[in-house]
This record gives sequence, structure tokens and C-alpha cells, in this order.
Amino acid sequence: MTSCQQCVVRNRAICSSLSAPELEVLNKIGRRVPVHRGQTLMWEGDDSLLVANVIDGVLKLSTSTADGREQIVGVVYPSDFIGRPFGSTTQHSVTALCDAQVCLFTRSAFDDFARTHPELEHKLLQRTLTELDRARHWMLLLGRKSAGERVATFLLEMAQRLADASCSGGDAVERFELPLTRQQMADLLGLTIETVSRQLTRLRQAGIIDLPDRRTVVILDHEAMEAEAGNG
Amino acid sequence: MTSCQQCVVRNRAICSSLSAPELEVLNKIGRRVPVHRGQTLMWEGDDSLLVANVIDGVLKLSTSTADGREQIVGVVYPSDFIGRPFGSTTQHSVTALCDAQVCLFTRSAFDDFARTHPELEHKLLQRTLTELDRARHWMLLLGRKSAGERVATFLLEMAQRLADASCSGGDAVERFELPLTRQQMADLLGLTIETVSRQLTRLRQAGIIDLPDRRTVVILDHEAMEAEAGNG
DNA sequence: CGAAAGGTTGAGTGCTGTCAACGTCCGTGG
DNA sequence: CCACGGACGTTGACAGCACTCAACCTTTCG
Repeated sequence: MTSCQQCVVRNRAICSSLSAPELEVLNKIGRRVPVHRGQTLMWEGDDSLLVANVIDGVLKLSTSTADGREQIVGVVYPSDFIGRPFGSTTQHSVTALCDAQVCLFTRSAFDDFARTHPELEHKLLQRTLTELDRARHWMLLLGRKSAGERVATFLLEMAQRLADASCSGGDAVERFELPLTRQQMADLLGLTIETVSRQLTRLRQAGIIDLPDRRTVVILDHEAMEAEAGNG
Repeated sequence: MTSCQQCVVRNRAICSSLSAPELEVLNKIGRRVPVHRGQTLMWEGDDSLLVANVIDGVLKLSTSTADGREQIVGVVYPSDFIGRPFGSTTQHSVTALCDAQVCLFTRSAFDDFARTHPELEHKLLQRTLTELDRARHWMLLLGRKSAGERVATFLLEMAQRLADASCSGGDAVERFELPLTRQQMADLLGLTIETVSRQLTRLRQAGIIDLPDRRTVVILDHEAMEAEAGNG
């Protein structure tokens, strides 16, 4: 039986605000659930019935237009929180990009627990404020950056986030596996799959990155990447 | 002397969570400040030293690329909260779109007060969650919608928000004043000023809207607008 | 009245999307 | 083991939407 005490995201997730006896209670209302790659945990427009902490894996948050154009509005990693507490509907779908594990709560039980645990709400507030900053920052990319800048910015951000998640002391990793397909990259960057592919090829031919296989990226020239990303 | 008790946003802002004696304390750490049109209250990248409630007027939140391209990432109205509590830097500039009034706090004083008033933090959390939903919804527009859809979506959303702010029972108003110039609309929609102007002209010539003067919009055919916006 | 700011319209270009063909990887089943 | 099929990815040709550059109009304000 898995308990919160042994949870791998214990010290990073919002649960880190809780004492041992509080964790006992939370343990009772949550349950660990596996999510398979491609499985959708919540659907855009649905009643908000569930919230969760990501324990392992990567998931995407996405919305679509009426005619099916998709935009990925967030990518979440272990220790991130998903779902819409204190609200009636979920504004975006949540889908696993790889096999994942989440710690699932019914929204009502979570809401009740959170309302009586200010420290937990504070952690959630901090996390939400950070997510809002991140979302707004992404709006600059979607509204104002060229295809080349978008792809470069994405690769740099991915390197940085994976570095934060691992233990490399904050330095961006220079080699990593993409958790996204080309189509998903396109949906995140507001581009088409062909444009993403062409920009990756261009960066590779310019000697700025290497692509040993379809999922692996090696950043060869970090400075040139910053220039490509429009941070200059 | 103005007190919180008489504040026009008293019942809508996050302060609505507070009792009379608590308001007394808040009154002491905040002060009402006028902001002139065009004046920037906070700068992107600055240390986060101030937060505020909007009392009157409309302000924009914006970020820029290194070479000066601007993206508006949010528009705030009376009762909205601005600034970055519990964080070291402000991620976007805040600028008044018309003469405005805000209730200003130093971040440290506000943080301290919030940390000891869970009900206030709860209100702030709800507000932040709503803003996050709104920002993510806007990402769909920036990433996937055409110029025509963006302009139509913007006008519909503006009509809805002004309806929510007034007392029209939730029905969108059919006639309103834009708080934005064409350039600001372009910066919000991720377009150029010329494209915005052309799309407005197109909607007017199609008989879907009227533009009595440069700042006034009349929605003549709400259904056609929904279609133009790409909503089903 | 003149200047500046804001807005509209036109002509032309180019970036990115569309459509299509082909290539690569990988799991499945003969 | 190999053939096959499907998912994923790359590349090319072409078109079109939105951007750029430019001229001109309207409103505002000193």
C-alpha cells in the first residue's frame, strides 16, 4: 500500500505543506491511478469532478475550436497540480503524453480539505500564480514570434524545465528526450507539423542542434539558440 | 478620507472576504492612488514591490520581445487584482489605458496580511484560477485563429465583460466603447494595426457591426458575430 | 492654424499553411 | 525471420493570408 509519506513528489507537490497527521487524512481521500499514454483524464467543458497531483509522467492540457483545431495550453510534469478546484467546469482537456501516474481526488473532497488547510491553499496559490506567469509568457510566443523563434524558444524551455526536474543544479541539459510528437509540438507552438519539421531541419543543418533520433534533441550551440529564440 | 467601507469595489474585490475590523487594518497598509492614461505602474522584469486592486479604469498587462514587439497578456477592470504577490519579480508591465484609480499596497505588507487571512488568500486563489483559465483560452485564439476570427472573438468578449461589469443581467451589451486603440487591439490579438483595421471594415461592410466613431462598436448581428468568431 | 496622434486603404511581398509524395521506424503476424 | 501495415516524420511545390511599406484621411489639441 502506497502512502503519502513515501510519495516521490512528497516534497515538491502542494502536499509538502502538510504535517504527518494531515497527510493521513489526505491519504484517505486520494488514490493513486495509472494513466496510459494517450488516455484523457478530463475533457474540456466537462463538469469539474476531479483534480489530481502528477506523480510521474508528462501530460498535456489542450483546448480546441469548434472545427477541431487544437491548441496545447500547458504541459505538466511530476509534482504539478491538474484540474479546476473551486469551479464548476474544466476549461481544457488533460491527456497523458506518456504512461503516467496521478494522485486523484474528487473535487468536492479536495475543495473541502483545501478550505480547511490554509497552508495547502497557499501552496496551490503560489503554483497557480507561477502557471499564470508561464501562460502569459507563452502568449508572447504565440502572438508575436516567428516559426523559427517559436521552435528555438520551445527547445530552450524544454531543456530548462527538464534541468529543473532533474538534479543538474539548474543548468539546462544539453541533451534530452522530447515528450512530444511533432504534431504535439505544432499544437503547442501554434504551427503546423510541416513547419515544425522544417525549422528543426534548419537548426540541424545550421549546426545549432543535433537530432540523433526523432525523439532526441542535442543542443550544440546554446548561444546561437538564444539568438534564434529572439532573446537577444 | 476614503475608507474601505465606502469603496466602490468593496463587494467584488478580494477584500469582500474581510470583516469590518480586518478592513480597518487593510485600510492602514493600502492607499488610493490615481493613475493617468498611459502611465505605467509596474515594469516587466522589475522586482515585485507593489500589488494593487483596481478601483476604477482599465489597465493592460504586457510583455515585449528583446526587439520591441509587444503582446498584451491581460486587460484588467475594476475589482481585479494586479501585481505578483509571493514572487520576486513582475513578469509583465502594467499600464493604464485610461485615467484610473488603484488601491496600492507594498508587496511585503500585502503578503504578510494575506498569509494571516486565509479567506483573502482563498479569494485571490479563485481570482487567479479564473485568470489562468482566461489566459489559456486566449492562447487558443493566438495560436489557432485567423485574423477575422480574432477580431470577432475580441469584440464578443469585450461585450460580455462590459455586460458582467454593468448591471445588464449578464446579457452582452450591443453597444460599447472600446478602452483600446487599434494598436492596442493589435497587440492583444497578435496582429498588426492594419489587419485589425481591415477586419473591422470588413465586419462593418458586411452589416454585422457598426462603428459610429473610432471608439464605439455596435454589434448589429450577434449570431453572425458568433459565426465569425469561429464558435460553431 | 498647424502638428501630432490615431486610423484607413492600397499595392506588393513573404512566411507559413496546404496538399501531396515519400521516407523511416516499429510492432504484428504469417 | 521477414513481410506488411500503420504511425510518425521529412521534403517539395504552390497558394494565400497577414505583414510591410506607403500614402492619405480624421480627430484632437496646443
